[in-house]
Order: sequence, then structure tokens, then C-alpha cells
Amino acid sequence: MSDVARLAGVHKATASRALSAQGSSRLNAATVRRVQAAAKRLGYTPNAAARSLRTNRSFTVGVILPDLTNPLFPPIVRGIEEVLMSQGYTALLASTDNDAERERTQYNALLGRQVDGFIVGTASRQHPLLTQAHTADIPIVLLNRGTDETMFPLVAGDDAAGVTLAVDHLAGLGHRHIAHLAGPPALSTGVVRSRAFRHAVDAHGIDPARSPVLTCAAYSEAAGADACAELLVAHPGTTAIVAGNDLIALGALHTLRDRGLSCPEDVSLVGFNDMRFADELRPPLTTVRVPNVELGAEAARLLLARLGAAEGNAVAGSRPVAKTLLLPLELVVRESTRSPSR
Amino acid sequence: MSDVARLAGVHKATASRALSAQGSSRLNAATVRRVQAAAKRLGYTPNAAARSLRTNRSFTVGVILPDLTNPLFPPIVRGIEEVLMSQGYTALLASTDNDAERERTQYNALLGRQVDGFIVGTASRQHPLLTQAHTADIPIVLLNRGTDETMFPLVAGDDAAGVTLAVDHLAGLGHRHIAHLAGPPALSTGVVRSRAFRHAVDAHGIDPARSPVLTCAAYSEAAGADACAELLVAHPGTTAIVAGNDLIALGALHTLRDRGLSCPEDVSLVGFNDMRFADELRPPLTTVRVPNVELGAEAARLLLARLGAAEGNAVAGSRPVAKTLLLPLELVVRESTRSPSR
DNA sequence: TTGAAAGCGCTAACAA
DNA sequence: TTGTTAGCGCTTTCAA
Repeated sequence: MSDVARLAGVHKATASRALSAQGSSRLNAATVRRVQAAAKRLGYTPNAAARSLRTNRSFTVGVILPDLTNPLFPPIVRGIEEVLMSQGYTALLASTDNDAERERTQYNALLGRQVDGFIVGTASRQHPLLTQAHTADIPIVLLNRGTDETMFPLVAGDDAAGVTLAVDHLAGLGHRHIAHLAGPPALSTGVVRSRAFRHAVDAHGIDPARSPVLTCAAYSEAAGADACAELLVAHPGTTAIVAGNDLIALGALHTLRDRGLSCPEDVSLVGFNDMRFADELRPPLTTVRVPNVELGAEAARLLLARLGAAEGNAVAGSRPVAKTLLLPLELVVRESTRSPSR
Repeated sequence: MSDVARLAGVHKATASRALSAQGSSRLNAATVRRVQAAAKRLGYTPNAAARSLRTNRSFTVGVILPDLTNPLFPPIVRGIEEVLMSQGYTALLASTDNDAERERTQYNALLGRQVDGFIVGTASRQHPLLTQAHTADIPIVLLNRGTDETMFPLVAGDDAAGVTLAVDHLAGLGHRHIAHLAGPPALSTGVVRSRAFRHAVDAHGIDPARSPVLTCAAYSEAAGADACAELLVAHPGTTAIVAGNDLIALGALHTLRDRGLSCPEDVSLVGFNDMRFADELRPPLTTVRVPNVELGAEAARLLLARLGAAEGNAVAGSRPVAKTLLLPLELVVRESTRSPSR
């Protein structure tokens, strides 16, 4: 930067101003042009560490996700990055593999790197780390999953409506034995979806004894397979399944196949998320589509708004109200659902 | 840090030493313990920006990938992060969406954030940005794809051997009309794989007129579908296809299905990479497995070695030789290949 | 073994 | 409109 200033024949403070949007407006246009030309000629790249040290802002956002290998997340990341980048921010990604300790490590590492805020997709209903972050007044936006106590804004799909869509579809097809393979009860999505399932199934006057809810240990293929195996033993008359998400549905598909049952002839199956490749499975999965890119984008916008407020545009001491933003979902009917044959 | 020093009753320089591995060895053990206790009590997190400013090292590595939504990459990222994290490094991810301008923007943003080096998975054979980086002596390790001119170390699968495995498998099944849907010729993987295909097919004495190579515009489903459509017109007698990667294979699968051809009854198909869900497709895809996690881990190790050398362990002025590390591949036979029926 | 002091590159308050 | 100056939090040389 000193070099740039020297080449342009100005003081380095002036060069600094010329290179920043708000500073350049208070400068002579000719000076600005001269400095910018010099910067370009020297291939000047500002030192983010120095800027961050001085301004106490890094223009970096930490993004904490449970598992990057779940195809659900890459589109979310894309949405986040699009919005962030457009405002000069960068995302620092961390994948926790559903490990609380790993999460804490990553969180601290990110804090040490002076991220300005977080987008957190790993929230469980009781989440000590988030409680602590809330106390420390760290700017955070939750994605997909919320905490029991509303501490931070949450952007998620309208899961209850989504599950209702799924149940309505199945009931409309004539199913009266519908089971739910629910996500973990420690996660808000697990309880929201299973509660909505209960409600929807009741609304159709389906016998509760014939609409069991089985809990999966995780949103994973393996957990879905296990829960489905249990289900087939306890409720052999089941003709349709609403899975907690697509990975659980995939696991269920495996179990069905292993047991010699075919989908949709013997059992209909609905997933959740419409992750990439859901349409390529055997059979192509009927599922609830979540607008993932938009989800990520909204979360980023909310966080940016919060950060902008922190810049001094808000009344001092006021903390923004934690809103919940629910995005509309739609059912995508493919080949894993049909009318019951028995 | 001043607070920590005060609480421990030492000068902040001493606190700094106590908190660093190499500094603490030159200190009184009791002092070190006192400082560490104080740091813990205050929940001290070092300011990475300040450290980076002072040391000119960020312990951050930029990872530039073509497309995070390709399931090939998340496992690679995991491998990279595992190794990096174990050495106190963090990865900064950038997804370019195969856009050269986006790549340059991201590269510069990363440079501005003082990354210590890059792992680049987007190399094309002629790559101005990489040439420039080479001139600037930026530590870089290439992943998967190399440049024509060897400038940087490369970690990749042994593609030639992999393609040979695929062709041998098909020839062994009795196929004599084998086509290759090649990746873009601007990428090293495109030419390496198609060259290996040519060679392998020749080795089996297959008529070159019956073993055409068609070029895909990208490693994508859409490009694979297009190339396959062309193939079916120009070479209707084809009984087997070796796809440039799994996404191309998936596109080909769509085209075959659209044309009323079934796989493997009418046409056998082999993919490349064994990306997640390759085993869930219709039919489950026979493909060449690349050890992705290991690939990422090796790239990270190579870069770390280079960075370590930059710390002053190497002879001044010497630049490490750019090695190429090829990882062994294996063929995974599933249901998309069988003996030809015609 | 520890303290003092300088300075990494930048921005912002203050002066001119 | 531009220059001067101080200092963000840390590490490291030099001195004690």
C-alpha cells in the first residue's frame, strides 16, 4: 500500500481512502483515479489480516454444517456464498460430522479467525454451545434446525406443511396404514415433522395404531434402514412410509429390498428434501422439495442484515428480534408412491 | 492477551511465549502453567489476524474446486480437512462452477486473506492463472487435474490404469464395439483417459472404427447425455460405453433410456470415480473407484510439506521438485455391465 | 528465563 | 480534500 501511495504521489492514508468505496467519495476524482491506476499497475492486493486487525471486522462468516457429504448441503452452501460474495463477504465452511466436540473445536477456530458471524446448520434443541454464543452476543443465524428456546433467527423449510403434503398425497392414494420414520427427537426437524405427521394422519381419521412413528438415530441411510427393519416387524401391515428425510428413505429402500418387498408395489415411500439424485434412485423417490439454494441465500441475507445493524445502523443496545422464516415446500411425485394393492 | 499476562503476573511477551509450543520450551515450567491457567480462565482465543499480520503466515489454505455439488468432491474435502486440521491449518473453500473469471476472483480474494498456499482442483492444461501463480512462487498442489507444463506437484488417481481396467472388463465380457464418452480435451483427465482408452482398445485388437471416442463439453450429466445421443446416431452398433466420469455416465443412462435402450441388456456402461450414489442408480453403476479421501489427504500432505520447507527448512532459493503422485484405482463391478447379447 | 520495544499493513480520528 | 499520527494484537529481536 505504501508502494501504491508512492507511485500515485499521495500519502498512504489517501491511498487507503481512494481504495475504499466510502472513502473515495470524499476525495478528488482525479486522485482516486491515479491511486487506482497505481494499485492496478502494482497488482496490489489488500492485506485482509491488517484490515481486520484495525477494523475488528473480517468480512468473513463461519458456516457450520453437520455433513457436507449429504447432497442436501452443497446447494445450500451455494446459496449462502452467492449472497455473501455479492457483499464482499467470504464463507468459512466447517463440517462437524455430527460430533459436538468437533463442532466446538471448529467454532473456536472460526472465532479465532475473527469471523463476523455464523450460519449454523447443526442446532439441536438443547445446544450449550449456542446458548453460550447467545450470551456472548455473537451474530448467528440458524439454518434448517432450531433450538427450543428461540435465541437466534431461523431459516427453514415449512416442514409441517411439507409433511402434511406427503400424508395427504398418500391418503389420497388410499393408504390407511402409514408409518413415519422420524428424525432424531433431539433435533427440531425430528419433532416438527413427526408432530405434523401425527396431526395430518389424525386429520384423515387414520387409526393411530396403524400410523406408528418410529425414531431414527440419525438422518442417515443406516439409521433409516434400521428403523425400517423394526417397522416391518412391529407393523407388517404398513403400506406407506413417510421418511424423515431422503437419506432415511434410501435406507428404508434398502431394507425393503432386502426383505423381498418392493416399492411402490408393496410399500409406498415418501422422502424429504429432494436432495440431488433423489430422482435417480430405484425407484425415483417421491419427496418434498425444499428450496435449498434459496434457504442458504435467505440465511445469508438475515445474517448480513444483522451484521449491518452491528455496524451502527441500529439503536445501541438493541438486539434484533429473532425471527423465524419458513420457506414454502412442494411435493414432487415420482415413482415411489402408488395406491395400495392390498 | 494483555489480560492473560496481567492475570498471570508476567509480561505479554512472556505470555505469548508460554502459549506457543516452541516458545514455552524456553520458559520456566511453572510460568508456562500459570499463563496457560490464566488463558483458560479468561477463555482467551488468540487473534489470528494479528498473528498473521506479524508472522506473515495465516495457517490457512485455499482449496479451489470446480463444483462442490459433484459428489466426488465432498470426500476429497474431508480428506484435505482431516490432514490440515491435524496440523493446525484451516481450509478456505472456493467453488468456481467451472468459470475462469470466478476462479480468478476467488483466487485473489483468497490471496488477500493471506492463505499460505492452495490446493487447486480446477487446473486445465493451459492455465494462465496457474502460470502466473507459478511465476509468483505461490505454494500450490494440484488435485486430479494437471497442466501440460509441469509446474506444480499433482495428486491424482492413476487414470490410465483405471480406464484400462474398465476396457479389460468389457473386453473380457466379450464386447468388441466399445465407445468412450471422453471428458473435455482441455483437461488433463480428458486426454489421459481417452488416450488410455485408445491404447487399451488397441491392445485387445478391437477395430478402431468400432471404438470411437466422443468428446463431452463438460464433466456433467447434460454433456454426457448429448454425447451419448451423438454416439447412438453415428455408431448404432455400440454395445458398451466407457464414460469419462460418473456424471457423464448418468447422462448417458438418461439418453439410453429415452431412446428405449436398456442398460445393461442393450448397452453396457462403465463410469469413473465411484461417486456417492453410483451404487444407487438404475442400474447400479459399474465404475472405477478413486480413493477420494486419500486423494485429498495426500494433496494436503504435499502442500504442508511444501509450506514447512518454506519455513526455512530448505536451502534458500531451492524450489521443491514438482512430483506427480498417482493413486491406485480399482474397478467396482455392479449391474451396468454384462456380456453383449447381439 | 524474562522484560522492553518495535513493527507487521491498515484505517480512522484529528489537523491542516 | 489531503496529510499526520496512533494503534489494532501479536511475535520476535535485543537486552538484561
